[in-house]
Amino acid sequence: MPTEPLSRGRIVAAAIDLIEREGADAVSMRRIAAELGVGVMSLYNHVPNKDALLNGVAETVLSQIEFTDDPDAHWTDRVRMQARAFRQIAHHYPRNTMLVVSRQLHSAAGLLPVERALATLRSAGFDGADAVRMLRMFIAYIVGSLLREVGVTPTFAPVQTRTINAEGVDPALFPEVSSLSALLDECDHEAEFDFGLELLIKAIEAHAGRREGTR
Amino acid sequence: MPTEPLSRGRIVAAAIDLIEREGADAVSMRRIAAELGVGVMSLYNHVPNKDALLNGVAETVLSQIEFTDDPDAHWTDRVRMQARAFRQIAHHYPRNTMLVVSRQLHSAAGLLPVERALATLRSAGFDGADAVRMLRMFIAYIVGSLLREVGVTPTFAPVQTRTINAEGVDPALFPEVSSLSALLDECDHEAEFDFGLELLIKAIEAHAGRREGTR
DNA sequence: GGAGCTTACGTACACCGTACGTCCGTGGTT
DNA sequence: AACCACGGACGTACGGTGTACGTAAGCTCC
Repeated sequence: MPTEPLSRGRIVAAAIDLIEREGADAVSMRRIAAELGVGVMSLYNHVPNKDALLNGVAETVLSQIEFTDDPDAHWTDRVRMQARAFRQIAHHYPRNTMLVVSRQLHSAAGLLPVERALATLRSAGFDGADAVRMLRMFIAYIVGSLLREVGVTPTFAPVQTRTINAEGVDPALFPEVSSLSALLDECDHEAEFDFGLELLIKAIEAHAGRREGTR
Repeated sequence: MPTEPLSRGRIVAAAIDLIEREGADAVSMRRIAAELGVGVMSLYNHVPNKDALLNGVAETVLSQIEFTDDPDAHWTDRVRMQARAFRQIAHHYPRNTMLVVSRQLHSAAGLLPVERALATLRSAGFDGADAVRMLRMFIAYIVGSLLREVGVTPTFAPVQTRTINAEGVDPALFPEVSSLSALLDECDHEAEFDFGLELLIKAIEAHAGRREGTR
């Protein structure tokens, strides 16, 4: 049985899989080659270098976001849905997410989400400049949220160690931190994400209303 | 003249300097040692390993944020000031910023900003749970913004290449992206940051008002 | 003067990305 | 059928990396 021929797609897929299983640090050309049962240098017939491979990983992960857009829904609901869809990658590919957000892509892979988001915001009545600003704000918030969510999970195994140990901080120096340590230690990522998301949506709704009012 | 003895502080400072001059990729134990005119292994007398060194870099950069807090100012102004202070590191240490935001610190280095922020939010009348949520939202937004700001400047030299080339996208497939390409290509980071910041502040102001109203 | 400590340093090992040369199976041409 | 050109798989090799380990030089205290 002739093994399926090597291809960029198979290599990227193996990299994604490896990252998800053992973390980004485990990725090396030799490791990926071994994973595919192939010589190291064979990879270079399909991928110019490691950096390009990781870009491929980021693009592939990004392109797997499932956007289900309902054009009939209220624009606030559509924004909500799109933001949540983005966050899904943190669930499907927690270890890969760090790669996606910390690597700016100069390709067209991430263009479709941008297109959808802009269309939604335009349909809400924002002009081009405002739509772009809103989009950037949402992306910043989403990226920052994902970073916290996956950053706190560098590896899956160890039970979440307290980031701020209540015993370790001097209540005299840090009264707020120490009195709120219980709240700071626990974090329901989904709830936190939704809280900020709702606030943002409310904010741009108000922004829209203000513009309408002064028209 | 006996050269000043090696120390963790000198090593971290050299690393920060090197990162700022040549980027994070240039950092290696050998390079830092050479920079200090010292043997490679001498570093390990003061730093357990490279990872810890980079944590030290992140902590040091973070601790150099200059917070000027005016307790008499309105809480919205204080929030604004603190958020802007955070963003300053992107100006002072653009290359190091990526390190700071992509590395979650389990130390107490970043505790002082947190303490100040919580105190400010509490003084605005938020209860503990809300204050923590607000703080997390702000941090997510700030981190995401900084990531965009410094991510777009991986190196300083090359003139900003268009991320989305107007000629490269099919207007039929991506009508919004292509018609807004001029706006998408340029980005005044400070203006964008402030725009989102104001929106966020307005949002939590409204949130506070709502709670007051229903009290 | 020695004992014990901290610190600087050289060597060595396993691993990394990848440039380069070689080999082989396949398809098209004569 | 014989040939050849070519693309893909692969081995070897080089310069770089983090760091474990052993050694040696200075310091302080008995």
